[in-house]
Amino acid sequence: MPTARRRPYTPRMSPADRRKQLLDAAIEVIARDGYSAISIDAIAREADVTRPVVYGVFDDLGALLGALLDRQENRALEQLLTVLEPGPDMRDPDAYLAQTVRRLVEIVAGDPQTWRPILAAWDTTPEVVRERIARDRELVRSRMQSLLEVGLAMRGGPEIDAELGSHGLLAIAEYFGRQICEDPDRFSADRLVAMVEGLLASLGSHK
Amino acid sequence: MPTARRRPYTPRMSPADRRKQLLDAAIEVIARDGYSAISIDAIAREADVTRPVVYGVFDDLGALLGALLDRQENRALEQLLTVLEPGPDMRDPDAYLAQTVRRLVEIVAGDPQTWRPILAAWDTTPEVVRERIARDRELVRSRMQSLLEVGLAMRGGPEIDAELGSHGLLAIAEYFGRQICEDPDRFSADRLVAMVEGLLASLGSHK
DNA sequence: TACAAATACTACAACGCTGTAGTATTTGTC
DNA sequence: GACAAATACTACAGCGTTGTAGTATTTGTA
Repeated sequence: MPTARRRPYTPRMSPADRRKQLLDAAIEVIARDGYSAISIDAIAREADVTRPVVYGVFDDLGALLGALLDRQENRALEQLLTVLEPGPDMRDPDAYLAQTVRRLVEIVAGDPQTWRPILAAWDTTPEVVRERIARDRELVRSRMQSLLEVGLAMRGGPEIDAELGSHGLLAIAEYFGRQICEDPDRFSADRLVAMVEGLLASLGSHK
Repeated sequence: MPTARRRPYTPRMSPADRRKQLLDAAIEVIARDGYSAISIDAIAREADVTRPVVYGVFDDLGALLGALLDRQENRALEQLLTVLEPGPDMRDPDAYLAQTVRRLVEIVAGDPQTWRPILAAWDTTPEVVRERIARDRELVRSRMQSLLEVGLAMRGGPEIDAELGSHGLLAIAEYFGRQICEDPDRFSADRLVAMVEGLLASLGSHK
């Protein structure tokens, strides 16, 4: 007689620990199966817990993913803006750019689990998340635009549409960011930096 | 006494016509609500038909979307490869490039309904579709790589990593392609071409 | 006009997900 | 050790989707 045994109880946790565990589980699911696979159910399974446990900590999937962003993206954005800080290095725009590219590659390659969900294509992502990523992205882009304007002025290059340019640069950065997450060896920092230096060299002399 | 009236019969169609109608409906749904909204059910509703009608024509969603690609992407890819054809114009790489950019913008702006689904971010897209787009994409990229190699040789520029370069160029092209689908006025052909010409001018003299 | 074939519709079972009410177990405290 | 609080689990109803078997309607043809 199959007595339909109860599922063994998962070890209990304080709300704080449980919260952390669930966010980790969510990251794991996204990294492994993509955004389209994310669901309260999938997270609960990943954490080896039943759904009501998840609902005890987060109101719904949107809230959970919002919290996930609080944790991951704040740090990510900070890293990014630190690297894109206009500093004294700006006196030599070419060296600054090469340096920046190297740092960016290292940031992404060093923490793909954080970056993949941010950079990866997604259309399943809940509004909440999408909006925040878009907002941060625009922040980064406008920072890039400023840098571009300053850099171009210093270099004395031609009149370039800095807005369009920043869009283009960001598009490239995001693209290679995705590639780095997928295949870090193929798109190494050295290779990318070499490319940038080659381009800069052909752009003619400084100032 | 609510007699639960039967739904009025939709006008009948030959399999061929029905097929076309359903593919059009699918395009419409994707264009309006994105890939994540696509389903046999959504297509049936859009076409004002019941699901069994759809199943009468296509085995499942994968088959339907595969057929959609047969119709849309073959034409799209052809347009693209025609523009990326290395011709006599290649003798003046700069003019060729500017010309090509203009043509590309016009192609995309002229048929956003075809291009949006190809260029748009998606992670809901069924494997079948994703794989084919990836294959076509790689075809286009390698074509770009060849052009880049030829162009660089002609221009006598520096040694540039043509593979990496083609990745970068394609990333930019796809990005602006998406923007053009969303907001054609903001990213006009003139503006993009001007940008390219500015960049080329600063790249130094021909040969 | 009546019939058979072509074509569309209804209805149902199955799946996976959400969210919640009610119940069982564990654990900290006396 | 017993009890109350904290925490986890079960079970259910609801929704939207897939895919199919059976039934109704339409339509071309005789």
